[in-house]
Amino acid sequence: MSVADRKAREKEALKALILKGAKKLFLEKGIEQTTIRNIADEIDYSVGTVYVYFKDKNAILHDLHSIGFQELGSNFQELFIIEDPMERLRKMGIVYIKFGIENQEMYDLMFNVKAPMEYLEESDNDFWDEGVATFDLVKKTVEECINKGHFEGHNVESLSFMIWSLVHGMCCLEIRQRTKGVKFTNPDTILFDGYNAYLKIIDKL
Amino acid sequence: MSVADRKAREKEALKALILKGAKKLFLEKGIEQTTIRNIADEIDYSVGTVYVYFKDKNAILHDLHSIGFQELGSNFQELFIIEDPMERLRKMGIVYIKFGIENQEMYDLMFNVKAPMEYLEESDNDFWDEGVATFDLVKKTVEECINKGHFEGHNVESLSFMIWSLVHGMCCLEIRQRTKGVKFTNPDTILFDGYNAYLKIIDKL
DNA sequence: CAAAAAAAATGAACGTTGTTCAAAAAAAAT
DNA sequence: ATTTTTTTTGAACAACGTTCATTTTTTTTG
Repeated sequence: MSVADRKAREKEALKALILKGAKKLFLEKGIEQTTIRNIADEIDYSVGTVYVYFKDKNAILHDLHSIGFQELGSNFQELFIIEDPMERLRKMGIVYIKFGIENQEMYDLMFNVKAPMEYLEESDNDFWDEGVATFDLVKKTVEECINKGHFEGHNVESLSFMIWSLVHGMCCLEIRQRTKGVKFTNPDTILFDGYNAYLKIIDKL
Repeated sequence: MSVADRKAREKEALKALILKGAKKLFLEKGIEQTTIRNIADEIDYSVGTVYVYFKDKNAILHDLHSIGFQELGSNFQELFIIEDPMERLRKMGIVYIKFGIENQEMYDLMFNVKAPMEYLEESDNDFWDEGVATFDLVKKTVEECINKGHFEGHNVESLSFMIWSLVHGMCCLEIRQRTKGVKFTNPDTILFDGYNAYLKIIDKL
């Protein structure tokens, strides 16, 4: 266990500490209201230190967006104890929407905020690995449904994308406040009413 | 035609000029990259003047978001020459997605940016009139479909919200760059492939 | 038409923001 | 104990949204 090893570990630990502080503040007061100075204060380091461990704010946002995908991914993984792919697909949407609504700031960061994607472009990374991995779990489930005789005449990728868009659209409208003030008969349940309409449809396919 | 009348007209004209300049810059360089100073420069007025005509940046963004809804709304209105509600509903989604993709900055402002909704809250306006009016056109069409015997067992509002979420989700994923780097078989057509999957489904309902 | 009053336009100044970097402090190697 | 390397620091910079005392322009008044 050399000194270099310990230094490397300490470096990782401080990076994690910064991310932890950033996430705490994001959940407390929102991404846009959280400044680098806030984060530095939160963990009792100076602004300069934050910039030693992260190239810029985009880098912090990107790493935090990855953490969000780990959380959503593990929620999805749990669903694979369900053998029936149709049942799994039904639950998957619920888990997705639940995650989105209960972790609005993280969801926003993962799917709406531009920073993580800008970071990807800057680091000439052609693929959005987090998105690919998560979408693969949806595609895998849809494929199993098709193999069992459901969704006749449908293509795995197109259908998966359609489903993703559907639940994502619901989360977005809710999170970005576009369901507020639209005079729904029952504003509190419109998300699940909408999702149930979708369930009713795919069950007959 | 009193002086007061002319002043009122001039006031409106300058407001419109500011909005026009703001929209131009938004389309050119994006909402986030456009500053009040940019807008003032664009129309050859000082920063201070902008603040005489608009309370703050949110107010400008809100008014511009309303203009966006006028544009989308008139696109929707044109569809009502189509008598068959199913055919109209099919086209409606295409018009919506087309509008979103061809007017990404405006779409973002209308459905994703927080500012217009914050402005609404500040001015204790309980309803999002622009959203309500546009959603009404979808609901009206879905209702006609149901009256013609389609979508049996479905509720107008839930189904309309589901459809809105679906096309909105597609636009969001595209605009916020979440379709880039997801290794689609055909990245260029995934939006319409997804929409066609949806068409295939509702046609059978 | 000139003087007074009202309205409109201005831009310097304020507090914050993300970011940089020479200097200081701490740790490791000699 | 001294030198070298690594880590941390916070003042300084440019740019942001926003404010408001001052100036300029327009309208009203006598």
